[in-house]
Amino acid sequence: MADIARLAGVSASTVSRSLAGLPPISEETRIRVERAAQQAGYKINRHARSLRLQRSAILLVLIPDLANQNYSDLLKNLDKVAFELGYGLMIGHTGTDLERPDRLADELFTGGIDGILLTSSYCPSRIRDRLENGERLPVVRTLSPTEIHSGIASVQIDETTAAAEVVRHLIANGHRRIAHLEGPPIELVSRLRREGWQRAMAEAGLPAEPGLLHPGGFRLEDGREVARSLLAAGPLPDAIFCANDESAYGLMTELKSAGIRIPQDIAVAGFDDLTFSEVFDPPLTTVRLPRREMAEVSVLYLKRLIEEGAEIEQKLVSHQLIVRRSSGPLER
Amino acid sequence: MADIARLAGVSASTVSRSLAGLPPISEETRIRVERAAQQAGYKINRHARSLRLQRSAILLVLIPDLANQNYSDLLKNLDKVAFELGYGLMIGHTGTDLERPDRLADELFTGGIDGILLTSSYCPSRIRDRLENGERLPVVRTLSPTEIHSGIASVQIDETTAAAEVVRHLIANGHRRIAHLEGPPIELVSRLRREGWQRAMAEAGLPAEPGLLHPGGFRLEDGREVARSLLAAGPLPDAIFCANDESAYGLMTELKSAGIRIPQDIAVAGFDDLTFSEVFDPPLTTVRLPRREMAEVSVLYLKRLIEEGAEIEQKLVSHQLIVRRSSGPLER
DNA sequence: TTGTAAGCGTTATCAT
DNA sequence: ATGATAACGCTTACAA
Repeated sequence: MADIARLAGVSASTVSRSLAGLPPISEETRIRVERAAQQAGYKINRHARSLRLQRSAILLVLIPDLANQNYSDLLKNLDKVAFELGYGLMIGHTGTDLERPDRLADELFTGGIDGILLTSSYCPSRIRDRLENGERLPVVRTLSPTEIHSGIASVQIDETTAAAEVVRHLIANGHRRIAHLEGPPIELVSRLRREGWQRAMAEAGLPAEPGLLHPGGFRLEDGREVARSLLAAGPLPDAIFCANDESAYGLMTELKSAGIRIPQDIAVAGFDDLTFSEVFDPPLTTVRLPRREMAEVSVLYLKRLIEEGAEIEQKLVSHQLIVRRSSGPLER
Repeated sequence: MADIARLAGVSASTVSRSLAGLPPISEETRIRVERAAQQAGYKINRHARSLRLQRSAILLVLIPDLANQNYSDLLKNLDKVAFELGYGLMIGHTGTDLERPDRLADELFTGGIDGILLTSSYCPSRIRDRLENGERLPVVRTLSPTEIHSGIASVQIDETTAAAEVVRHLIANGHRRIAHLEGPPIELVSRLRREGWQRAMAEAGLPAEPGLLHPGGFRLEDGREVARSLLAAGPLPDAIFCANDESAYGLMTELKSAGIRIPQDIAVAGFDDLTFSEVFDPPLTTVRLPRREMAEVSVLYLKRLIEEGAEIEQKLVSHQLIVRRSSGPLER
């Protein structure tokens, strides 16, 4: 910048103002500076700027599993929106390691990042402690739900209602004994979806017996395991509502290889609407999350939290039931 | 830091050295400083540090499509390795926009990032220009291949050989008229895989007629389209080698819904070995990329490029043919 | 072993 | 409209 100043025959502060397009500058100097910068191939130094301004224009996204399309697709949208709003995105892939999110979240206090987007239920302890102390931090959770009144800002769907809709749809197709493959116990979302299943069953006067509830998880293998125990346990239920699409894939694959027909012998539904649910055989009935909208709303909201110190809110966006062949009526 | 210095009753430079663990420091002061930092909840300022050191410890990854599992899975591995080596990862989702990678890559010249990982064939023009000028830049390409002797560092598999192996496997299963669903023309990898197909066909004395070559792409829809044109065109080929798994999914789905059996009526093979290829119906024969290894090697290499100014090399890693049911013999 | 001081590249305040 | 100057928080010669 000093170079540009010399080249244009002005002072460094003039160059700064000029390049920032701030008012008190003559057209003539502006052009001279512009040209000098161009010619010298001038590139502003991010760190000097961030140090001075005390902001980095970088957001951190904490993602538990990038290989899961539910997250990667959200990330794609988050990145797009963030870029449009002038922020860069850092990813922090947390995996199952409970130490990493904490270390990553610390970047909030080093000035390395301006805000955090949480996509799983886990909240880094340093963040949680401060939030519980009533501090207002630039942190927004999306995709994964938050307990209402938990003090953390969020953008989410109504998981319980969505799950209940899936089960109501199965009931409408004539299914009575409807099982549930539950998500991992560590995720709040697992409980909410289970409650949706219970609610819809209760409404219809159907028993949500313990025998219909299968501990599972979100991965292919979890679905496979439940399928095997289903096959070993005697007569199949009429239908099974899986905690997510991926576990449904695993379940269906294992059932099919045992000669079970879907949905003629057992109906299946999932949750997430991954790209492949449409080309699965049979195409999978599921719930579509408004990932694009969730990304838009949450980044915009985080921006407002950072720049204007907005109030903490929990925003609801709407999901959509996608009916496909896997949930059709029985023919056995 | 000044606060800590006051608290511990030493100077700022002593605090800095102490926290960095540099030699000339007395045990006693080290402990006093440590305690003061702890107590004050001291967090170093990233930007001040980066400004002073002229390095950010951040790498940028340019990804064309995060929703494509081939990339998201690589990203997961890259992130893990980078973290272990003390680097953070910024993602730049470039999509089809040709302007974004250029703007993102500029961060290399603002000090915002220390190096770039390229995952598609596209090389930001600013980077390419400098590389062609003989400049040595901390840039490594992986996953997507690079022309040999192109002056850019890379970690890749031998695409042509891998493709040829797939086709040889199909030939070994008795297939003769083997079609190829080609990738998008803009990606170098499309040409290399096609050449592999041509090579294996030529070796076996089989004609790689133009009628067997189908322009396609990497998405589900591309596979669907080729399936429709295949169905419209008369007798099916014996087998088809698809440019990647995703297009193979689309193709198989469309064929199956027309009543075609795989592999009894037509065999199919893909490339990438996505998670779902194993649970697809039928399970898909494909090529597994050593994504974990590619991630390890490329980040380590980039680190050496940054820290030691290593020489530019093009490293080869080995792929693996995964044989599943989709490529079995015909029964028609 | 520790302290002093300069400097990394910006931007904002205050004079001019 | 422009320039001088200080400050952002850290690291590192060099001096003590």
